[in-house]
Amino acid sequence: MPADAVLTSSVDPTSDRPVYKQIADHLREAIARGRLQEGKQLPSEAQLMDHYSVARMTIRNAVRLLQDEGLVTAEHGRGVYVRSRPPVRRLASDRFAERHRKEGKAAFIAEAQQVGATAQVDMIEVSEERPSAEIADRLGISDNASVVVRSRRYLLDGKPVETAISYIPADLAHGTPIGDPNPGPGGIYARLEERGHMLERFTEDVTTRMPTPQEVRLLNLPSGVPVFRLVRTAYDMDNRPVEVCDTVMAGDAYQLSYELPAR
Amino acid sequence: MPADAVLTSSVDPTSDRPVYKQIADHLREAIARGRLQEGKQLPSEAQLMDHYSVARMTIRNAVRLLQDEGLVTAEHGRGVYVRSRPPVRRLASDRFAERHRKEGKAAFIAEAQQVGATAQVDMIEVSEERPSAEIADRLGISDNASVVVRSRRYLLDGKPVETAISYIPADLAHGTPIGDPNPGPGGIYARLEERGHMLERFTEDVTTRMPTPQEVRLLNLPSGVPVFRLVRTAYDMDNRPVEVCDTVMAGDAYQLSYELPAR
DNA sequence: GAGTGGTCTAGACCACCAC
DNA sequence: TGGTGGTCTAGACCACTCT
Repeated sequence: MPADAVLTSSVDPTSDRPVYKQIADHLREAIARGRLQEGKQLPSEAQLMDHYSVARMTIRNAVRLLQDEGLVTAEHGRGVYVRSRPPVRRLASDRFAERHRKEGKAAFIAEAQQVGATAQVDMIEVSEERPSAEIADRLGISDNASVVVRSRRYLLDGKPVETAISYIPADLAHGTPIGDPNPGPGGIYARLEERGHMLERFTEDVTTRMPTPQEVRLLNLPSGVPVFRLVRTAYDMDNRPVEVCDTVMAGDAYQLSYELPAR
Repeated sequence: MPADAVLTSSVDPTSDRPVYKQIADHLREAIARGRLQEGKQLPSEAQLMDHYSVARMTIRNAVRLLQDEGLVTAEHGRGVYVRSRPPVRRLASDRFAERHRKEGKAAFIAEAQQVGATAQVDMIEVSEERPSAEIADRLGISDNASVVVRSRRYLLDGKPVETAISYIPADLAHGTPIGDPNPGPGGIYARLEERGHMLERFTEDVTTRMPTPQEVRLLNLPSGVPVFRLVRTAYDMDNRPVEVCDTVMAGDAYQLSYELPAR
């Protein structure tokens, strides 16, 4: 795609605004107005250099801005493309209600199949460790106590979308399959309830930030995509925390929906 | 701060990993290990060029990576500094419960004062318009109908943290001060309830993404900070949507907390 | 004025992709 | 093989901050 086909304007050298930002503005507007549609290739760096009569670094700075905004992704050897919004998975606030409560893996697969997506879970690891100060605090236990740690990664249609690490106080897990890779039907919540810890409520604390390099790898994130960090704590009827689940979710893959009573 | 004071290692030119990423790794580790503490200045570009014996663009690419991750912010003419996490405002899921329900502005100021912060609201604008397709859909009205649009910006300790735009169907607002800049004590929710639309529940849909350039200006966001978009819909006892509030929040200023029943 | 980061140029070589 | 983006160099001038 030649640059002139989508970009009519040229830069204003007398403007205070840096040239690369002006070029980014042009490209951003072309995307917003639909002259550059989702999935379409941007003019190549060479074409843009030619069109604007600037050096390559100026073009690269402009394109970098759009990458940081999450508007485009560069593919080495192929070109730069307008990002197409991936389908968003909507998480309803009643997803842990009793009537359809399942352990994470089962719930994930069931929900995915409902919308016709294929779901996988991989990188499952189970261990027993000392909790971090934050996890110990949320579980209301000493950080000298021991917790069962269950970590895994979720994929939708082959694309990784979420990592999750569950922490369960070891004294609640011992004598149950909670410490096994496969905790049995209904997952760890079923095992906890069998043990007498009927679940009463969950809290979810949601923050957002840019991913760490490790998270970029695990979730295969393009640049310009933030993550949700969602920490869920499960409480039993005695108001005792029985599980903390620390999840990191690809920010472009989820919409979190909650319902709040007004009275 | 000379580079040698915080960076012991040098780059491995035989590695496949690009030099600038290796340098970013060093700096990231120095931050993680506390050798570079919050608020501290990084070695200058000149010092880093000297330490690693590379060109300036290589250093700038490394520092840019850390900026994109939200770890550091560059200040023109001063230096590059390790970002200090601003205090986080925790939004509880019961903040719209009847017992302490107030309109946005009043609620914001009251909550801020509770934690000893000063709160301001500015850029208040009120108008009457046709709704976008999304807003009309959420309000369950025709996009030919008219809505009162109330927009404003919230600041904590002088720092802008949130923009909000409320949409109220015009037929609910007419004959009330909802269309005035100051809707009176208790805010628009009080006016809606006086009119017989007792509030029953709210839904909140939360997504995250990188800010637009406009949002960067309005919220004075450093690079590497995503935003929450939170769309709240208020329903009356007849399950009719009576308000949609579209807010964009600085991602580093908020933790959203929700409570979910398990049964 | 000295030191900082911000913008921009003009090249070079490389790695990846598609034809 | 030619075109794409990725990395890197070696300079230049500018704008901003602090003293």
